[in-house]
Amino acid sequence: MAKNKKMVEAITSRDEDFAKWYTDIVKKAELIDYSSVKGCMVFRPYGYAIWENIQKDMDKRFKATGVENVYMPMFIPESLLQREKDHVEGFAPECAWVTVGGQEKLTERLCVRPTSETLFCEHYKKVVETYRDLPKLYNQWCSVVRWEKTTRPFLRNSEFLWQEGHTIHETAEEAKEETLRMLKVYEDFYRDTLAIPAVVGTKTEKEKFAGAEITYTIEPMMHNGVALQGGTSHYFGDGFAKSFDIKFQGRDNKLHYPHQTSWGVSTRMIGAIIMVHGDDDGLILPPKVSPIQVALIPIAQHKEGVLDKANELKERLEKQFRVKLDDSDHAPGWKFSEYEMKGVPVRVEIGPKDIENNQCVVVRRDTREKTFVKLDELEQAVEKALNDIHEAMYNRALENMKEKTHVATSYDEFVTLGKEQGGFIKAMWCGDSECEDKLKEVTGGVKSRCIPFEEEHLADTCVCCGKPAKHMVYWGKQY
RNA sequence: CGAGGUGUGGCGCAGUUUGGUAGCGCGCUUCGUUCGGGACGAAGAGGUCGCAGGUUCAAAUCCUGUCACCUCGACCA
Repeated sequence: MAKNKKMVEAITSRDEDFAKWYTDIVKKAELIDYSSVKGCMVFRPYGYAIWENIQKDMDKRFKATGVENVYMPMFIPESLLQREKDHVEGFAPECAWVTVGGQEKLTERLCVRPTSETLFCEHYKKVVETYRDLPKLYNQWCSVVRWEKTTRPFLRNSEFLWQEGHTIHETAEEAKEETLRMLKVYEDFYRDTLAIPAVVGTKTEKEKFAGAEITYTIEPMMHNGVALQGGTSHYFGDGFAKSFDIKFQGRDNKLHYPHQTSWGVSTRMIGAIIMVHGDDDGLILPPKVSPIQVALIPIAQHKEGVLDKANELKERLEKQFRVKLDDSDHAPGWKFSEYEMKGVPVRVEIGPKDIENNQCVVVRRDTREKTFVKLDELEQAVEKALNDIHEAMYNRALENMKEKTHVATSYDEFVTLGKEQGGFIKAMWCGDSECEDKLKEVTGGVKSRCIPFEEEHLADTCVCCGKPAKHMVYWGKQY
């Protein structure tokens, strides 16, 4: 037993070393394996299945708003990338380049897409002629490459999977609406599918996307109080249209520049799931994206009738849930730990004693609460458990976020909070990026997260310089 | 790019200070006993010690170079 205990302790305690805890889970739960190229990671079946479930759910939400999926090439000629000045300045430092094709040096080098605005623009220029061609609401699921200095599984891969929506509209108003609509889709998805609460709002000038007029962001908080940029939605105005010379003939018979947006979320969300919900025993997956929703564990499976009964339950449950019956040779205790580590929300145990009593044991991953359930009520019990777990996960995360959100009304208070407390800091800001730089400097990395849609009036003056305040800003360290 | 750290069977590590037959745990294979919180016994398989030079009778160990990865910073979904 002592030895077994040690194996469970193979996961570093979350409070002891959060970063190590994170990578332990990523490896132990078999989400990712490292490859021979720095930052390029193997998504193992269990990790990829989470992404597939995310895709399915999200894709449905996109399509419900009229979005169509497309696929763009993965190479961008250098000249195309350079059409929009701010955009290329933002991305050039982290581009990977292809300079040779076959045996021959290319006359123009090709960037492996870090994002696809330029490709969409090139295409839109060809297919948009009149206002009747608008809007175009396109999305693509693909991978992109950003040559990062420091990489971490899911949080900062050199190549990562994502979706990028790119839309083009007749008017600025429509484009702005679209930008906010998609941000809302993200917010709903985080809450209703991932059980993750978040702050939403506008990025400051300093933090916005390269080439955007406005960047909206969704900022969930990890269990340790560190923020993660969980998704962004950008309003481009007609800046890209002008750079790429996209025009359409309007209702007034004159030529106009269209207005564009882009919005994206990535496999980084899986990192958020881990860091928001996980505990010292491993992952806790939101039921809606968990590759396995019910782990069915037979007890004393060699005994007469146990496996038959387990298979019978499996067939019943499979009609409604994603079920895994584990009839491997491992001892039951091993299986319990295994599926806890993998974050499976519900475990159903069925053994000889249960069969005698026409019952089984239903165990919640998040609370470990065990209940005996009559076999003919199993489906309802599992469904209720999954719903309760989602709810409880969301509420725990919300509590954590509230607990770790502080208010600073003075400079000293801000610095102390930023250095010692972590979490979000709500504070007033004058609007100058110099103050953002200074606060980041003195706190060792606290940056503005966003200006929330619902601002509070905490004080009259900027927490940093004392000039009149323009906005309330959420601040925090980020991954 | 700055600062640290690590490269030894599939995984995690010891051995390096003081050169001398490559070891341990987990996992894996076979058989048997087990099975309600990571079971136990027995017998097995598996490594040119990151790579390249050098010193030496002899290098995982000493010297030089190099590559890769990890962590923390600066930058980013």
